[in-house]
Amino acid sequence: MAVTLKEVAARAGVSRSAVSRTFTDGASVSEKMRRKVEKAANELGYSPNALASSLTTGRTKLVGLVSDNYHNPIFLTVFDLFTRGLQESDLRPLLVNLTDETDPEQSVRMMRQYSVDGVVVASSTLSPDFAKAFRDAGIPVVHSFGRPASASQVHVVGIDNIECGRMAARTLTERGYTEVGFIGGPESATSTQDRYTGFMSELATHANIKTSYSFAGAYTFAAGRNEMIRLLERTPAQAYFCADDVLSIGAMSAIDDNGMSVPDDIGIIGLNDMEMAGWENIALTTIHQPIRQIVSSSIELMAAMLDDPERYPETRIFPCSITERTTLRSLD
Amino acid sequence: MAVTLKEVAARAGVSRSAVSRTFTDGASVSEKMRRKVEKAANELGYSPNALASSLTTGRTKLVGLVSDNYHNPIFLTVFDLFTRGLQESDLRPLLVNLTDETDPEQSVRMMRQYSVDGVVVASSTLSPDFAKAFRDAGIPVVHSFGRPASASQVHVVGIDNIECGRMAARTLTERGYTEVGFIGGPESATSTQDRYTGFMSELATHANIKTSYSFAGAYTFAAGRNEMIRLLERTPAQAYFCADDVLSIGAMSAIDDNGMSVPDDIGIIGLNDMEMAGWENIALTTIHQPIRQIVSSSIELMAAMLDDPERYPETRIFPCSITERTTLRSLD
DNA sequence: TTTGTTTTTGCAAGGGGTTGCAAATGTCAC
DNA sequence: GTGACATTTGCAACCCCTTGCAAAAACAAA
Repeated sequence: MAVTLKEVAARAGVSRSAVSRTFTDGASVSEKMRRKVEKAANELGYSPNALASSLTTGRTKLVGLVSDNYHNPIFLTVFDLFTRGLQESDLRPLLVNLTDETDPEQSVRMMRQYSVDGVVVASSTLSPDFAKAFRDAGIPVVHSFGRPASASQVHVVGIDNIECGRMAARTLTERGYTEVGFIGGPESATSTQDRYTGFMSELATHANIKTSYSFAGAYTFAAGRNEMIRLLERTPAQAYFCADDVLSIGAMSAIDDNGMSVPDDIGIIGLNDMEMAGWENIALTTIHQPIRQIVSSSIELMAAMLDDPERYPETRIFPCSITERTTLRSLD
Repeated sequence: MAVTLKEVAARAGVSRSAVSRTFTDGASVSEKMRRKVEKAANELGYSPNALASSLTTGRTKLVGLVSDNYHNPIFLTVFDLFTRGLQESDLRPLLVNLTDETDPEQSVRMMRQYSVDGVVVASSTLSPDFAKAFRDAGIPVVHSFGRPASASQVHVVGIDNIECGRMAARTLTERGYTEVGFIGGPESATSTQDRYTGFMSELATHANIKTSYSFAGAYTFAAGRNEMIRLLERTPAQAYFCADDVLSIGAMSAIDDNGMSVPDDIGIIGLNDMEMAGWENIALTTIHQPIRQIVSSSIELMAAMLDDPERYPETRIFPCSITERTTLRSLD
């Protein structure tokens, strides 16, 4: 079916090694030879079989891209950036969907069967142990959007969620809100836990602030909306920090349906700054998560690890910042 | 590094073939042998190298998933369904991002280098020739969301965009709109072309309907919004069929900002019925595209082609239906 | 037990490439 | 032209696994 190196060699009247070398950069081939081989290869439409060569070189240039989040629109951006970035580094993403699978075992096995060079785990909800399972299997791994931990045995790149929580708290208190609430995603997600911790710890340093919190259970529109509907049944707070943009949007829709207005009756601040947050009909004030940087840094780290698999684990944190739009009362 | 078949064979004290066979289903191995091998394999943590075996079997179980749409949220759903469905069929998606690449050449080469068993092109904007390039390279291909064409040489699964256009037109006329407009995406996208054709041809059969049309240039919020802003500068129509939901949402935001209301001043009907269309703060009346069916049918077709690569090309069309929400005036 | 059948097993030759090593070729100075 | 050295080239072994074939083992029937 496909043209093989052997056929090219035969046609060019040279050895197989010669052909192999012209397609391996850094190998020793004379100009004359290279031309001869390339001519034959073109005539035959040959392109080397990456999988076969991986057998001897031990490198497939395949990178597992595993995620459990196929609902939050922000992840479309994440996939876009990852696939493009990896392609540019001459790596190919093998996509793994963890939606109905939380046990690392099977993923690890699959990744090994396909001899991926490395794995990037893109998730803010997966436990650090998940990433560690790959490392323990000897597969280079970077956990993007993971929880930074000083003792981490794997590379982590993401944001400081605790600091984000604090930032949200400061933003709300600066604007004079005195009754504020936190709406988290899944209680088991490290991102929600940390945002909560930061938010509360900052508020604890301010006098006379009444706080409340609850967990919507998932980072989805419906979860945010339902949680807000529930909150509106009693006396709601003056402003809420929703641990995710899509949660915020759900919450706002509930407020709206209740005949109340954002930010006049209730203020909302989100987190992520996904594309949609900037849509004029949403105009969400939110904490910007530097996704581009996180992704490109993850790829950079992955590439570095492929060169040196023993590379010492590193945690890279990118600062977040407030993107001010219209869902919070203004400063004065 | 990784445990190989040879080591397992040595440990179990059997031939390499024996080990190979216990991991190949349908191969002849006695119970006793199987147990012996499995024991050794477990102790060593062996799992077969799928890539190496592909060399002899000629099957990698790798499927290229190529798309050029990483902005429309509907595609997150598409990726979700594809990755899960492929995984269930024991196939692995190799993701290709075509965002900055429209020439099939390179993709074809890459897919061949990785000896994918097949390729699914998921795009409603790519030309049919793109898919054909894979077929011409001898790679089984199915074009999902592609334009159905009776003379197609590749498998296509999708919807009848012309009929969707007609359906939109009928829906609008039924409600008594007499001045209606079409807002398309990229003029080069077959989906936009067909929806336009159907829309106009249906309207041509109704007397006294004033029609207009324009193209927003892309299937994005911003494009829809800008186009509507432009339209609002003159006298807008009473209702618009936007060729895509996200376009509709953009258009609605512009209408809103203009102090007008949907559906009271202007009616909107979209196409896709993406998750967001059902969000209560959007509640878009739209033509439902049966994505689940399209995806699972695509996978089914792909699986069938892997068994019989010569399978005669087939076009599968799924019917669409109106999902009535709140952006059109009611029937009476 | 013997013979005829059916299963199970191992051998060895691939599948498409890479690479260390030694032989062949080329280059340059004298 | 010769010798010393640097480049290129081809050979052959190997990467990890599969599979046709024939030998070995197991089973059945007589």
